[in-house]
Amino acid sequence: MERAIWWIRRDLRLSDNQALAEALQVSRLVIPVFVLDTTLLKKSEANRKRLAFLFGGLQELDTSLKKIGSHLVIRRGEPEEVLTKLFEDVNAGVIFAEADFSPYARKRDAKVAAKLPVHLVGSSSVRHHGEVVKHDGSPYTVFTPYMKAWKKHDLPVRGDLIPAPERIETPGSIEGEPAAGLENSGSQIPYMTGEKAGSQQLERFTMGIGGGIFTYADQRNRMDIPGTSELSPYLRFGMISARQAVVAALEARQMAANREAENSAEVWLNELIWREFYITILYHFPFVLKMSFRPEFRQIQWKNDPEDITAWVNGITGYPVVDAGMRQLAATGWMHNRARMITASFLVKDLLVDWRKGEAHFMEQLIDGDVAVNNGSWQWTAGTGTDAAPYFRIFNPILQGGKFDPQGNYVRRWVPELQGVPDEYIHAPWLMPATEQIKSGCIISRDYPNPIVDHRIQRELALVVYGRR
DNA sequence: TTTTGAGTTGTTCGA
DNA sequence: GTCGAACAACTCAAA
Repeated sequence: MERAIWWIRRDLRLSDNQALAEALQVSRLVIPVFVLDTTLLKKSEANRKRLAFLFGGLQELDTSLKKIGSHLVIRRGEPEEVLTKLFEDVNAGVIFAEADFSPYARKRDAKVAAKLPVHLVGSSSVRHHGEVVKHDGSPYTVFTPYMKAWKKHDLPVRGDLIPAPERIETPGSIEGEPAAGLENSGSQIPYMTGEKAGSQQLERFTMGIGGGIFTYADQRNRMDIPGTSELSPYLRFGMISARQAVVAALEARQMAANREAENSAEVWLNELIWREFYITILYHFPFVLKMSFRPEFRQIQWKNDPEDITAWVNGITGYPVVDAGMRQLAATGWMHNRARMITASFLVKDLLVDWRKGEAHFMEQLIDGDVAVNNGSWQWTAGTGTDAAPYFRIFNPILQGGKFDPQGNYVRRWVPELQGVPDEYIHAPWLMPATEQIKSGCIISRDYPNPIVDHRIQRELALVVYGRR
């Protein structure tokens, strides 16, 4: 019987792994391999935290594999070359991998498939791009009809999930880099990595009476409390599968105690579907990585002031909620979703910076940075994306702060110089009278910057630039 | 082919 | 302080 290679890419898990399951079906001997793609490594050099999260995940996967008679083979280089050599080294007959439909992955896989027998199975989403289409077979470009059609297909149940294998036979003495030797880039990340941490987080969020999923509809917007699932890094690397997440959401919806809890589970399910929507959009319209989805917004003259961009990146814009978000990102590699929208809107609409610059910065900083989701989200905020672009989608950072961080706890946590500022001024500290500034120990423009722009003015400017005034 | 209903996440204004 | 309407017009999806 021929040996099978399980080529791991964005599926760092043993449970509900179709590629692994199929490899085990055709062969008694399976070699799990992760290729440190030098092209991708160079690209993500700047993102130390995401690399640390990946490397930690690889180490954990290796540990789990060792418990069931296997181990992870890690090699570095161009995937096509590395796999060709490994294929001969281990005398393999076939390669299985989870399909990845991002533009880079498709090109890479086509190159490998031209030389080697690669079976691409499943995908990183529950429904792939060809599954949810309009009656005429063309792809949806509006979320809501897509979401409704998505739900009309057979919904997965727990019994569909593939259990983790109890044993994997892997020949010893295959050359590779030790997982434990992957340098951690000296980067501290405040998130546990790996499949176990991912499934524990999924359980915490979706199970039991107190599961965050049941209050998600309201709480997810609150930046001062942990009301979101915080599962994005695990979904990004396939430490949990999309199907596991969807099954958990559906089960939670089923056992919800009341209408509100049920609705909350539904809202989270929709978030998972948003992810799949953006993945299919990128598949059908790969040009979105280069330009606006909507042609009418491709000619905007962006200001792109380097000083404004620097202030945004460093969290010193003078708008507390914007600065808090950007500092949380820099410190942890993650940002609350509400803060992502606020900071993104501020960059694009208030500073008139090309959304692609923000998109690139987020990809450089986010542990969960996913090319499809990040692009879709930036285009949404910029109003250049798939949904009808209401010209009025300009977030007011003061109002947003008041609504979703009412006591300013999120701001104070990430912008410590505002620690002593009273609640009523926390989202607009420049309005403090001089005596209040002294009392709070925060002199504006000495301890904390004056706003670099006036939101009211910038809002009007944005409307002009977008051709709405 | 034509028609109809609808479109994640907001803000401002005036009653 | 709260609430509803206006913000403008277009495209998408389905009947």
